[in-house]
Amino acid sequence: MSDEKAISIESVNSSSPRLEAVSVLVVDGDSACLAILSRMLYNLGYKAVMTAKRAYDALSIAQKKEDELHLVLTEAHLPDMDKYELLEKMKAVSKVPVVIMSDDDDENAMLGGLFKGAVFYFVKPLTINSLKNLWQFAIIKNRNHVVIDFTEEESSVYAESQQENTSNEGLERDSFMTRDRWLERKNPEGTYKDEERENSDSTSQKKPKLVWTNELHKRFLLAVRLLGVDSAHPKKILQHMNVPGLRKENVSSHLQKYRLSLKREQEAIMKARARGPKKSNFPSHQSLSTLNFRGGCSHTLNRYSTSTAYQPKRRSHVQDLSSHMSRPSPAGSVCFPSQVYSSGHPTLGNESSFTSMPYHSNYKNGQPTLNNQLDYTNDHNTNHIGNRITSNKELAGFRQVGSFVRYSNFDGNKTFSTFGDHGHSNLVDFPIFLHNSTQQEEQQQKQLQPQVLFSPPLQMPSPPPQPKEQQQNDILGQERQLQPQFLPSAPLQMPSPSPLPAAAEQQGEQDDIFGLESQLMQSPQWHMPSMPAAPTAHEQEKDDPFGIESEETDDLFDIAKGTTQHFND
DNA sequence: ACCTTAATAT
DNA sequence: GATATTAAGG
Repeated sequence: MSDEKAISIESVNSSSPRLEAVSVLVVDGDSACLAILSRMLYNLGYKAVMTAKRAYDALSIAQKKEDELHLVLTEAHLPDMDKYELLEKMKAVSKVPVVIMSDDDDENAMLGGLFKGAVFYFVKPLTINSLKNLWQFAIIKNRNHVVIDFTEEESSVYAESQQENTSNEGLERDSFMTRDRWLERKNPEGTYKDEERENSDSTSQKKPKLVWTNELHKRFLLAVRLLGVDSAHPKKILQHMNVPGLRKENVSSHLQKYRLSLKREQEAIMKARARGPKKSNFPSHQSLSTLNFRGGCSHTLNRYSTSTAYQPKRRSHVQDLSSHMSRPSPAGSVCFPSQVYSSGHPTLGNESSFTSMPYHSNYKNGQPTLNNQLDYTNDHNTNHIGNRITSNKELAGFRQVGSFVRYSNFDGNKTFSTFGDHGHSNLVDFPIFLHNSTQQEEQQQKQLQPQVLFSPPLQMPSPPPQPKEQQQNDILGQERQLQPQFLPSAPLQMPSPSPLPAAAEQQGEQDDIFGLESQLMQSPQWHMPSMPAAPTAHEQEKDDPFGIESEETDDLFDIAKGTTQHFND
């Protein structure tokens, strides 16, 4: 009965990947790479995978096929042109989003690419999983049949409280705007099951269940932080998050959960503390903040305690490690939010600068489940150095970058402008693991094994419109220089089934969004965000794949995971 | 009009 | 289990 409905929405993913509607142009001076990449893409189902070995060719193709090309995936080092030049020229010629891939994980390089308009920056090697998610960057304005269309054209729906967004000088059009309630107002009941059709007409959509990925959650948190206690309310948060398709209800729901967890956290911490204050590697600031907060949720929103403050019961040694690991990338160590705050909130003063969010989604009987995080970190760092890491890293990278998103339209007050300078700490490090870690695996993958993987469709979201990079860019205008602009990588996640155990072996996906966060944004001092991500998931439950050995499942970081549906056969 | 909570549905 | 939705009360 009612199941049908639920399923229907989700069924989209399983039944209609429509990746075939995404045409990609792969550019790489190396024939072998080109061949491998295009083959991977092809195997994944992308349509019309074109290739070019030189930037000029790429530009030429892009220009000629502006309407058919949805995405350009290019090596950063092409023989005839550097990536910046390519980005610029490409921009002049087409709106097609450009994703850069490079061996260079140098932050400057990455940021530079993003600043120049790339929508994403992959540090090689790329894996199938990363490619699988490529479509998210595609803009497809399909006409005839199709599909993905993230761009959301017309619905530029009003800007609720927007104000400026319009002027943008350089880029193309921008159309973000929260059109949240636009959808929400839509039919309350009509939802039968018709979503099977992916025809683009927007009407008739049922609100798909949104998966709060880390990225989304990060945005959420950032918004909350920026807003400050007083205004961390759904509507505002929503505006600040600026995620197309995200509705206020979503935020409210998440906020509710978030607060709840904060509360619990606090309680847990307090208890722990009461018993025996043992650890505080840190200065006390966090502790204090922690205290401030007790049960009351609402007012404390912005001063989260540091996760560090409370230790996960799980492995203690981890801590130690963590302190070691702090080898953030150059720019990396900075503390992130503080600056931001200063900009305008009296309330928040810098005092509580960082704030990390202690929230974990999993609690076991009252115990916070922080565990993974630390380990994680740890592990990954290691990996950073060169180690084993299982898989999923690509996604992680993906996610991270994405998360970086620049928040563009804000209503003005607080800004993120500052963000660009120091703020990018997060950003910066991400790709690292992306890169070292999996090499082996990737290599293997590259060898390709088309057969196995991907027969099943990937996750395609039907409805969630993807914001284009452009839209936001402009807003920044001047600031733009500071910040990388790039689009929110994945707005809403739609569930993705694909059961390929092979590829995703261990995904421990889960969403600990909250937990993760703490790790990522955690203390200003060391933040080593590297974490792998879980590949798309499937309905399978993942309970701790490794259990024993590496308990670190990646729960924290999944990017896309299957959500709901279990299409029960 | 919008928020928060709690309860309940999916 | 995570999210959505609803209802009730501010």
